[in-house]
Parts: sequence; structure tokens; C-alpha cells
Amino acid sequence: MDHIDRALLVQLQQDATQSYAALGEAVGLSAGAAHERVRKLRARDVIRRTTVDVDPTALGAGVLAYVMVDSAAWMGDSGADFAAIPEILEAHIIAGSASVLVKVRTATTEQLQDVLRRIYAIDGVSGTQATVALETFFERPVSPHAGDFSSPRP
Amino acid sequence: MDHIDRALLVQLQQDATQSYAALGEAVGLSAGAAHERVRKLRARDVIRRTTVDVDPTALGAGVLAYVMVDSAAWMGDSGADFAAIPEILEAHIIAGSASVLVKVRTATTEQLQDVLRRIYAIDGVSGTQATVALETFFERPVSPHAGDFSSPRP
DNA sequence: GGTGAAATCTTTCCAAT
DNA sequence: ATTGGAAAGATTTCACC
Repeated sequence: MDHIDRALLVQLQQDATQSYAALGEAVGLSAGAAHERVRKLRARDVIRRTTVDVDPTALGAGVLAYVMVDSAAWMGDSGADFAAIPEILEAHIIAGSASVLVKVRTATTEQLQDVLRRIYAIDGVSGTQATVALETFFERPVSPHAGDFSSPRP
Repeated sequence: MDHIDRALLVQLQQDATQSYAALGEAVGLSAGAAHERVRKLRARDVIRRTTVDVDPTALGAGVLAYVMVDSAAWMGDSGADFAAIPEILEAHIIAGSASVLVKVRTATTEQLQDVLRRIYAIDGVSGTQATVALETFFERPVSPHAGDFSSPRP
């Protein structure tokens, strides 16, 4: 994972449809060498998959909310219960007053309410606190240059 | 946006490297027709871009946190200030007691602390409440079948 | 809007360094 | 690990439906 690999990841995050010739050009390598490096990044699961970024509003999922889920019991084995609710895009065990944090997208606030009802039905859940996003400033992938920014700075 | 378009989006979310022949096969269309539909989905910005999903831990960003940002003033024009912090992956204006919710990835909790310091330096910010994720159950893209699930069901 | 086929460009493989 | 080139395969266009 040198600086060339990171440059390749930046390029691919921006546009994974570009040719290996263009990719090589962008990082100062031949098409074959760029291909070989990307192949290894995939093999090592640094690149997990190539995918498309779909506009949620075009799919009728314009309402975004984060939900703090409180529980009376240990929730560490409840991953599948949350995954069974398709409107939930992320679920994390958290440190703090709540137990689980989930990210939800729905078409309407009525549907959000229905998702909260289904979360409530999960074993051990004792409460929810939903926070609705009014406007999204941005959503972007993790930067391959993370770690170059943190203090102490050079 | 009929059911074939949604099936194409599901396929592309899973693997955007597959050929139009394979894509057409999966949805019951010729390669040419699949290509034309995908071209239109891109033109209409339903597909915003083709990208790679990179493992955050491989990039040295294994610490995930959500931060509620409190403010004394209107934060509606502060998008660029949050975007200037590269460790911030999402920033949303929210309804509720806080003003802005941000998603952060860093290598260490020390670096997280440094990000909080930089958030604090943004004009109008009066406080932060960070929630660290201990374990991620899953992170997945928005389902093209969203809306097929909500009650009232058929 | 869909099909099948032709032309062009890319990916993929490999021998050499 | 990288290069250049050759073979295999994919994308893109187009005439026709």
C-alpha cells in the first residue's frame, strides 16, 4: 500500500469505469502495471467490490434518519434482526447510553415510523430515538489519504 | 424506472464489473438493451457514478464515530467547513437538539480527538457529542426495492 | 424500446527484463 | 514489479423490427 496504490484508489473511487490505460496515465504507470496493482488490491480485499452509487431520491427514499436504539439486553447477536429490515442501511454497536445506532432511508416519514415499529419488535429493544436529516451537506467515501492529515502535522 | 431498471441497479450494486451480456441475462434482456437502459440511468443521474468500495481498515481508518454537533448559530451555510475536514465522510443538518450530524473515520481515537478539535474550530459550533462504534453489523447501499416493503402491504 | 451483428476499444495474459 | 504486444472478450453503434 504505497502512494501509487492510494492514487489508484482515489481514481477508482471517482470513476471505476475508466480504462487501465487512463488509470496508468493518471498514476504514471503502464496499463499492464496498473492492471496488476488493481488486481492485487482486489485480491487482498482492499477493494471489496466495484459498485454503482444510486441516487436515493430516485428510488423513493428521500427521508434519511439516524436512530439510536436502546436495549435492556446484550444486542451483540442481533445483527441479522436489523439486516432483515431493508430500509436499514447501516447498523453499529455503539459505546454510550444507547446500544445500537442505525441509519435508515425511507420514502416518507410514515414509512420511517413503520421502520421504528419493526425495530421495536426486535428482541431486547426497549426504546428508539430517531433524528431526521433535514439536508445532507455531503456523503463521500473514505479517503485513501486518511492518516496524512492527522496531527501532529509535519 | 420500472422493475427491470431496479433489477439492473441491484445487479450493478452487487458487481459493476459484469458484462452487459451477463447483466442482460440476469434481467431477461439482450446485451444491447441492457446497455441502453444503463446508459439512460446514468444520463438521468439515477446512477451517479461507478465506484469501488474500499476497506476502511486497510486505509488506516478503523475507528468509526458519529458526532452530534451543537451550535449557537444557523449552520446552514457551513457545509464547506465540514467538507474541509477529510476524515468527515458525511455531514447532515438535523432536526432535534443538535444542529449537525457527522460521520467520521480515523485511524486512532487520538486522531478522532483531533477531528473534534477541528470541528470545534468551525464558526458557530458550541459543542460536540461523539459516539464511537464498537462493532459494525453491516453497511450496505440503498435498496432499489425500497418502497416495496413499507406498510400498508398489498 | 428491443434485437442481432459489425467495428472499435479494453481487458487479460505472457514472455522478457 | 513493470513493460509491450497478442489474443480474447466487452463496449458501442447501427440498421431493422
